[in-house]
Amino acid sequence: MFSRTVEYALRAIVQLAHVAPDVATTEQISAATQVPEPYLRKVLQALGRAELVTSQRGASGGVRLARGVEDLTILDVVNAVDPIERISRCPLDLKSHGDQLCPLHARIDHALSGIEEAFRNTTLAEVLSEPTGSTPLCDFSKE
Amino acid sequence: MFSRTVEYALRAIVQLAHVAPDVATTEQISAATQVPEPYLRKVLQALGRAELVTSQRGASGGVRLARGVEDLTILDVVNAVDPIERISRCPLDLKSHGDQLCPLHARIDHALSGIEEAFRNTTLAEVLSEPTGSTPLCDFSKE
DNA sequence: ATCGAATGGGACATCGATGTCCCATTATGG
DNA sequence: CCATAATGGGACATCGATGTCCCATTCGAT
Repeated sequence: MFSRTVEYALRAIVQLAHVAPDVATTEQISAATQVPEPYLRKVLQALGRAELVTSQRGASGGVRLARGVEDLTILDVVNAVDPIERISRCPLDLKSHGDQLCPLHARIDHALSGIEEAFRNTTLAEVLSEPTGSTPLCDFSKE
Repeated sequence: MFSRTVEYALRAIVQLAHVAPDVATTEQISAATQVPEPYLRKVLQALGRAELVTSQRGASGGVRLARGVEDLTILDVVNAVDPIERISRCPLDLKSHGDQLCPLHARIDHALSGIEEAFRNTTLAEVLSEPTGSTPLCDFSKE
C-alpha cells in the first residue's frame, strides 16, 4: 500500500527528530531503524533534495532535520520520496466528460484525499509526543 | 498507491456489472476497459478464485458476476486481487510493547483503516447509480 | 464426432522498486 | 598537510509486479 521507501523515510525522520537538533550519521540511523544502510543513503539523499534534512560531509558530519518537528508533517515526508498520486482525470481518457471523474474513480480519489488530509494534519511533533507510552519507532530501549 | 492490478480488476467488475447478468468475454472486457487482454485474463482468474465472478469455458462462454451489485463492494474487489495490508504489529518487531503500535504506525494504520472502511461501504450498485451524469468507466458512449 | 470459441494455467519477458557496491568529494582534527 | 570520517552519486544486482505467449481443456454448434 505504501512503498517500503516511504516507511524507511518516515523511520529515518522520526529517528532524526529524536536526536534533533543534533546530527546523526547514516550508520547510526540505519542501526536504529533497521533500514539497510546503502539504501538508506538514497532515501536520505531524496529527503535532502526535498529540503527536509540537511547534511554535512566529512568527519563529525551527518544528517539533521532542516525544520522543527512542529513544522514537519507526515505528508511532507511521503511527498518527498513517493508522492501520493491523486486521480485528476479518468485514466481511460475518454472525452465523454471533460475533467469530471466517473463515480468509480471519484470514490478512489476521495479515499486518497482522506489519506492526504490525515497525513497533512499530522506533524512529527504530534507523533513524538503521543501519550501512548510507546515511543515512536518502537525502540530506544537504549538511548 | 493502488496497484494497477486493482485498477484493472475494478474496471472489469464495473464492466461486468454493466452487462449483468449476462456474460462477457475477456476480449470484450478488454476492449471496453483498455486493459491488455492477456493480463486481464490473469486478473479475471483471480476474481474467479475469490468467487466474485464465475466463468464458463467454451463457445458462447465468458465471465459474469457471481453476486448482485448490491452485495459487492469495492473492498471485495480490492481484497480479491491485492488486499490492503493493515499494520498489526510494529514492523521493527521490538518487544518494547507487545502488540501495541508506536504512534507513527498507529497513524498510518488508522489511515489504512479509513480506506478500508470507505471501500467496504461502497457497493457496486452505488457506483453505478451515481447521479453524476458520468457513467462509471467513462466510456459506453456506444454501450 | 468434429470444429471453433472461449477460459485455465504454466512458462517466459520486461520494467521499475529495492538493495548493493564503489569511488569521488568534502570536511574535521591532529 | 594528512589521515580519517562522512556524504554524493553513478553503476550494477535482485526481485516482484506487470505484461506476453502458448497450449491444454472445455463447451457449444453444426
